[in-house]
Amino acid sequence: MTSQQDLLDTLAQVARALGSGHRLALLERLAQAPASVETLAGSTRLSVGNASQHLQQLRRAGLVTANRSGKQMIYRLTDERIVSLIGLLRQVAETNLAEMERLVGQFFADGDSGGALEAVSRSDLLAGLKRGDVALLDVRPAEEFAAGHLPAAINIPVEQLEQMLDLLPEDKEIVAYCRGPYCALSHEAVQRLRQLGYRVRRFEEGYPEWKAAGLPVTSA
Amino acid sequence: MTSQQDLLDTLAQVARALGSGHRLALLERLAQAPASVETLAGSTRLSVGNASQHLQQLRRAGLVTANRSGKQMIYRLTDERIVSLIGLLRQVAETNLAEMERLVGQFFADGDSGGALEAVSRSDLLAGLKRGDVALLDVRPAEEFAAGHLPAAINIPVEQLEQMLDLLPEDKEIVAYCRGPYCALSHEAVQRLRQLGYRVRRFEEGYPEWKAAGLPVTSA
DNA sequence: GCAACATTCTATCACTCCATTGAATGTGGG
DNA sequence: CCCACATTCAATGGAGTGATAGAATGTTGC
Repeated sequence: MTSQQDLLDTLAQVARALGSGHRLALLERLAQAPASVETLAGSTRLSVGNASQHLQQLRRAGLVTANRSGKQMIYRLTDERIVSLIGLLRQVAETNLAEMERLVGQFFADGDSGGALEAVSRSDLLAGLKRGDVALLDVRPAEEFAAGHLPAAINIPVEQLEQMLDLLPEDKEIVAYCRGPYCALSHEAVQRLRQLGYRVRRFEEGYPEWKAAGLPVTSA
Repeated sequence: MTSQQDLLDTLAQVARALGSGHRLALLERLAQAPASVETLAGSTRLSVGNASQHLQQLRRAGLVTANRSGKQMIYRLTDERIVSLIGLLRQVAETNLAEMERLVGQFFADGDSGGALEAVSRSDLLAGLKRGDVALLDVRPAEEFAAGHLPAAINIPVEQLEQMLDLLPEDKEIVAYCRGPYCALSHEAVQRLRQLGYRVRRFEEGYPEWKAAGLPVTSA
């Protein structure tokens, strides 16, 4: 005799696992590529012990799995749909929560001098790629790029941006992307490239959303 | 200078609002129809004071809104997508959490004598309706039915099932639905109707999911 | 303005969650 | 077999959450 309440309580456990900014950051990082505890702790500025504890909460909620590889534990998302789930959560929050709207506004205005940083939507990007007049720039670290990226993207991690400018075409508009809508890497890249005179905009999503939508990705 | 962490923390607040079985029950009830605090408390077996507090957490998270109507406060969902969000959460949980699978199994086996209670999928239902060989039965309370229901559905609340049998056609298969996948009403109806000899199955979703999918609904 | 009603607020207690620390476990290399 | 390393476990204190009861607020009808 299972009551409906048991099911909802269990569902609520999963929701609670998403109820921490640190865990959402871990999930966002895991959406790029599987990683060890130490790597994840580094990406999220958590102590190793703390990261481990959060990862185990995510594991108990069925959101990540872990398997050993030598001395390291490699964590990965259990399910592609977790990216969609967080995306939907984001949409609902942005639409209905004033505080969220405010923060998003700040995030996009951050260091911006005008309204020109308008992001490129998925459909715009697909159209531009089809026409062949945009170049895709992936500004994530090389390791994440290697684990998977958009077709035909060029990888220049932000730290090495100025040193690798010759990889960028000059006759096309550049579209930069990174980990997701709240990832600052592509913002930074866009700003620095604009100062150097490049015609460049930001893709409003990131690699995980692209992949979760079932669009083609390339690895290695 | 908004950090990404502020955005994720705010997002986490919304997720935390979903992190309680009672609040999920309130949301499920609100997905049927807007309702007063007292009504909601009754539907979820919470005290009025407690329900009010949970509703305000949902309000702070931007998931519900309230406006006064005379002496009562009428709460409603802010966004249709909240139903999809919970649906996706449910899918992820059912796929990846062993405990969830166990509970769902119990829920469906509950009082069942065989495997014959296989639920009808959305596409099967649409096909059956198009062919005209299924009759739709809505077993929710009349008030929720009035606020919105599937086209051509007949409303017989479970409490009045035996008294209103003459509304049911005898030459068609009956498909019963209620509030959602975890709502027990249609289960109960199917079991009782089967014992009476009817050919009847359960729709695997409910009214809110149908509506959230953008399919046509009728009200009043 | 007062009585009846619906809802919210306040205070309290028990409980859970979070970050930190240091100890314990498991693994590969010598 | 022991050491170095990566990770997990266990214990602590502090902050937040949930349910309850009772007071306070706001609304309608007289």
